[in-house]
Amino acid sequence: MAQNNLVVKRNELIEGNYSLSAVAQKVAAAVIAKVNPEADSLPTIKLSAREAIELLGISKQYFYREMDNITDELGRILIRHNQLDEKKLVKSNFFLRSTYDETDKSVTFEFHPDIEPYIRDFRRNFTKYQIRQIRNLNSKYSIRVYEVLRKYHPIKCSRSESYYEVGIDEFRSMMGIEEGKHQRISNLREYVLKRAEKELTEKTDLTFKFKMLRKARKISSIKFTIYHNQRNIKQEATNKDDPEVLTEQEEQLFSDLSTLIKGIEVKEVKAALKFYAVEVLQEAMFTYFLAQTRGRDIKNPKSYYFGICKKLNDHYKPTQNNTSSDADSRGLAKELLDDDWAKVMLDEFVDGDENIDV
DNA sequence: CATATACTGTAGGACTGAAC
DNA sequence: GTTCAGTCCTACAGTATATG
Repeated sequence: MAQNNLVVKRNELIEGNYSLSAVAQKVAAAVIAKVNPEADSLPTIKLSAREAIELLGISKQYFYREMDNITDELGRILIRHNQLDEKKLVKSNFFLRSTYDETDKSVTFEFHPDIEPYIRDFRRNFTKYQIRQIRNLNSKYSIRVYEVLRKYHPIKCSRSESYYEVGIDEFRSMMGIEEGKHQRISNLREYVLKRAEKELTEKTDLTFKFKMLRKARKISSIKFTIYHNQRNIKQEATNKDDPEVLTEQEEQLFSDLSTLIKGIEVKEVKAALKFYAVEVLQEAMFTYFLAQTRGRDIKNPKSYYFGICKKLNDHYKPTQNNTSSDADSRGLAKELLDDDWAKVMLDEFVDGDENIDV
C-alpha cells in the first residue's frame, strides 16, 4: 500500500490505495477549512452544491455527476496514529460518513471520532487562504506541491526565498504517485514538476524553481527554491472589486453565512458589505441564529437575513454618530447580545417583514 | 553502458456547454 | 438534473540521441 502524505504534518494523514483526484483534494480542503477550531465537539460539515461550485471552480453538471465518486474517494482517506500506549498503530478513516441530500443538493461530512485530537492541526493546514490558492489548479500534483512548498515557505515568511531538498522516492510518496507511475524521470519532470511550476506561477501566491541532483548518474533528489509570487500577491490587492476574488474577511463572512443561510452567493455578500458594516452583518447572523433556534419558520432565509441587517443598521445609526466610539461600540455589543432586546427584534419580524431588498 | 533527455504518438479519462 | 458530443489533458511508452 502506498503511504502518501496528504498534508505534510507528522505523517498523520495517509491514503489508501488511491491517490486523490484534484477535485477530491479541493473538497477535502474546503471541508476541513469549514471546521471551527474553537468548537467543543466534532463538527458535521455541510457543503452545498452552490458553495462547492463556487469554492472549487467546477461546473454544476460535474458536481452532480461526480459527487458520488468524490465522496467515495474521500471515504478512502486514512489517518494513521498511535493509540494510548503508543504501541499500537491504528488506521482510522478520516470521514466516518458522507451523506448526499437530494432535496437541497448538499453533501454532509462527519469526521471519525478518532481524529478529534488532530482536527485543529488540520484546520491550520487547510486554511481558507489555501483554498483560494488551489482553486484553479488543474493537476492533483500541483495541489500537493503547493501544500508541501507552502510548509517550507509560509505565507508570513519574511525571507524572500526558502530551500527544500527532498529525496526522489520520498517526493513520489508525498505526491501520492502510485507504484509504477511516472517511473521515467522525464515524465516526472514534465508532468509533475514542470506543470506545478507553471501552474503555481500563473495561479497562486507561491512560485518556485527546482533542480534535480544526481548521485553518480542517477537522479537522487530534488532541490526546490521557493519564492513569494509577487505577481499574484499584487494582483490580489487590486482585485477588490472582482466578484470572484474575496478578502480573508469576506471569505470568513461568506463561509459563516453559508452555514446559516442556504444558497447565499458571494456577490450578495459583496453587495451587502457595501451597505453595511461587518459588525452589522455579524450581529444579524446572531439574531438570525436566535430566531432559528427558537423555532421560527423562516420562509425566505435571504430576505429575512437582509431584513435584519437593514433593521439593525437603522437602529444603530444614531448611536454611531455619537462621540466616544469605543464606549459606544461596547454598549452596542451589549445591547445586541441582550436577550430582551433580541426578543423585541424577533417580535418585529414575526409579523412577516421578510421582503426587504438589499 | 546505464541512464537521462528530447521528441512524438496515443488511449482513455476529465471536463464542459448545449440541448433536452 | 441528465445526456451527449466534443475538446482538452494525463499518463504513459517508443525511439533516437546525449552524457557521466
